[in-house]
Parts: sequence; C-alpha cells; structure tokens
Amino acid sequence: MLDIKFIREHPDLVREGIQKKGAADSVDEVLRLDAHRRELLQKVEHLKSHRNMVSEEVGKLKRTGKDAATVIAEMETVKNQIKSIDDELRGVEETLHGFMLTIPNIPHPSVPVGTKPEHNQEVATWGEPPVIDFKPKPHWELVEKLDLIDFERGVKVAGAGFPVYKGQGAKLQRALINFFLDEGAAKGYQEIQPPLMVNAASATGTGQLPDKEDLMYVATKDDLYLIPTAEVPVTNIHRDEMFTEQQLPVKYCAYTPCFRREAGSYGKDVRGLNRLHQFDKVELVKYVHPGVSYNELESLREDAEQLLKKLGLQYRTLLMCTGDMGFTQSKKYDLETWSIGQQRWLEVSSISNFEAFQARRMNIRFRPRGDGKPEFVHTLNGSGLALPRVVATIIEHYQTPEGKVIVPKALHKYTGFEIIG
RNA sequence: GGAGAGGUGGGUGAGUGGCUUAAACCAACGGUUUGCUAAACCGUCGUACGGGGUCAACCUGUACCGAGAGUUCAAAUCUCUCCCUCUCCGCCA
Repeated sequence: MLDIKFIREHPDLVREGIQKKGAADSVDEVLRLDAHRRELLQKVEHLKSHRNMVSEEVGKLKRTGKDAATVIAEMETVKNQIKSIDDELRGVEETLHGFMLTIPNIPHPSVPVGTKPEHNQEVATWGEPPVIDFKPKPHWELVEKLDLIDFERGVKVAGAGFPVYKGQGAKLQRALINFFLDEGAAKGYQEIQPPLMVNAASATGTGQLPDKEDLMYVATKDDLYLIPTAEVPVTNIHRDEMFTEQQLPVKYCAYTPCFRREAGSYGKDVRGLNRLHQFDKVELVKYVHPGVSYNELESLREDAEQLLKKLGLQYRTLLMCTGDMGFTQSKKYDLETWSIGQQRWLEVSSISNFEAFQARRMNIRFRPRGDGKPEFVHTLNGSGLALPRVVATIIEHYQTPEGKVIVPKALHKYTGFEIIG
C-alpha cells in the first residue's frame, strides 16, 4: 500500500508508476474518495467537539446540583447527525481502502521500463558452461536413471508437481539446505523456522491477499493458507511492531517447503524439476532503515550470487523491467543459472526491495534516534536459494559421460559423498 | 472437545461512568556529574487522521485501552456478539 499523502501530493508520479507496471489505474477514484473523506471528517469532528464541550458542562451542572435537562435535550439532534455522518464516513473509508489495495508499488527510477523479456537488463554474469565432449542430458533423465527422484510415485501419493526425493537425491537436497543456511548464518542472517501455514492477516500483509488467493492452497475449515514462500511468515513476524533504530537491520534466513498451485502452467515449464507445487527454498529477509534499502538490496544480491559461485554454477543476474515486476516490488533482480541439459536459463532466485509498501500494510515501524516520529521500515527479501532448479542445474552441469554426477566441492562436507551414482 | 481467566501505550502493569491523552515502573531520548565506561540525579517522552500556519523544531480538533454493535448528554470503565491468548482437564507426535 502506498501512502495516501504521497498519492495526494504526487498523483502524476503514481499514475506514471502504475502505467509502467501496466496495472489498473484507480488514482482518480482514490483522490475523489480521499477528498470526500476529509470533508466528512471535518464535519463530524466539529460536531463531536461540540458534543464534548456540552458533556463537560453537563457534568459540571450535575455536580453543582443544577438541572441539565434542556442542554441534554438539545444534544439529541447532534447525536443523530454524528451517527449518520459516521456511518457515511465508514462507507467511504472502506471503499477508499479497497482502491488503495489495488494500487501497486511504484518502480524505482533505475528500473528499465518495458513488458518483454528483452527489456530486462543483464547486470552481471559469472562462470561458464562445462566443457564436455558428449551430449548433455536433461536432469529428468539423469535423476530417473540414478534413482534420485521418483516423479511417478509422487503423482500417486499427491499429484503432479509433488516429487519424491530418494537416497542420494534426498541427501543432496538436505545438503543444499544446510549449506544455504550455514552460509546465511555466516553473513549475519538469523536462522528461523516459521509456521508453514499462515492466517489471512499475514497473507494480506505481504500482498498475497486479497487478489492472489488462487496462487495458494487454502485450508478452508481453519482459514489458513499454506505458505507459497517463507517470505510470508517471516516478514509477518514483526507485524504491528516497532523497532528502535539501532536494532536495524534485522536479517533472517529460513528454510521452508513452499506450496504453489501454479494453475495454468504447462509444457516444458513443468518438465522435471522446473516447476513444482511443493518445493524447498531458503529465503533471506531483511528489515532495514529506509535510507539504506538500496544498498541492502545490492548486498542481498551479492549474498545470493555468492552461493552460486561457491557451487560453481554459471549464472546471470537480470534487473527486471517494470512489466516483469510484481505488484509489491519497487525493484527486483532475478538470478538465473544455465541449464546445460535444457539449453535454457532457469530462475533460481528473485531479490526484491519493497520499500515501505509491505511495512505500511503490516504496520512495521522503527523509532528514529532522537525525538523523531516513528517511520516505516523497508523490507527486502531474496531466495538464497530455491532448491529444485539448483538441483537440476547441478545434476546437469556436473554430469559425467557415464551418466553419474560429481558433487560440487562446497557440498562434500554436507553430503558425505563426492559422486552420485 | 470440556471448564476457567484474561486482552490497556515501545515493554511490564494500575485503572469499574465525567477531574484518565491512562498512575507507577522499565526502556528510549536530552542534560548534570565524570579521566573513560557505568551508576546516580534532573528533564522529555503515545499513535493515527484532519484543520490552521512565516510550512519547520508551532498551534489546534477528533479518534484510539483486542474487533464490532448497543446503553448514555458522556464509556478503558456498563450490556451484547465475535476474535485471540493463557491455565487446567481430555486426546495425542
């Protein structure tokens, strides 16, 4: 949610931002409702002020034993007026709030404007594809042959998109989780194990509700949502809280499974590990001072890139264009690894600055040093990293002509084996 | 699932109809003292949304004591509904 004052004072900037994102523009409705709201507010507050004065007088009269009946009778109309204006005001505020929730976060000036993949800017590349003299296989062939993942039995147990990891496959997965968490801890992120289901208030805070409910699995009997990412529970940890300035930045890392309905996906996108309904991810979350959030975004990006470097995986970093950004983000990078078996880039991390957009929804503030008023923090998050595509890339990148897989050195102490197969 | 207790400011926690913009303490902030740190002492210290303004470090209005509705001239305080938390019992990894 944006600041209503900001919209009021800079409607054109907001319109421009909405347009860049290609979202629906409800600035006019917001401005109209906001004006109406303030008009009613002034009226009713004036009446209430009058009521308070009279009430005080009544108290005095009664204490001195005098009759207050006439004054009380006069208040009858005031009382009714207040009630009717208050009712109208509530209606206006509800409508206004509804429109406010539809206005997306506006993009940072450094974000390229566009709607197509070619409008994304490549800002960093690292590594090279492995030099091999055989035709590389896609990971779904390798994992089946090596008996690392059983997709078919996953279908039987739950459905498509719910793989069963087995033996060295399961161990590789666990090794990556531990590796990511340890690396995060070394960078000052406190490890968190959050709830895997959240209530509606939390899902609204990070922006999944009200309009992205279809992305999530819902436990309707209990009004709970399976988390689509650890971002949801971890960012909501501090909902309705106030930090001191010296507490910032607060940095968390959390491993969780993630659950996504992914309705409408098809084709090569869903082949193998490319897109799943349940997958594992380690998420990095920061709450920071607004003045440094873009520096923190860069360091978050470096923290995520570092993981790929240590695994020896080729990657590129894209600064996502306005059209490819989500509703809540003001700037976003994607990290993609090169899948040698599929000859395509796979997104393994998404790193975003939300500025105060989520914090305002969640009411997360800090009290500045000195006697300043509370301000909203800026929130950021980034995957560090999403497992399935990293697993896919590792298996393809480090495959041998015999169809085995060499485990990256950084993982040896976690797997306990150096070769798969 | 059954029974009971409770939800107050950054935190702990008083307050059972008008004098509560909410005692007290802690934290925070400013100052005094000090070689430095600490301690002690003095002072300041709610938030949100409006209005006015030499637009700021100023003045002013309203609301807010879990949420909503009601009673009343007046509600943290009385009534009702809902939500949540805790304790005990039952069940259980």
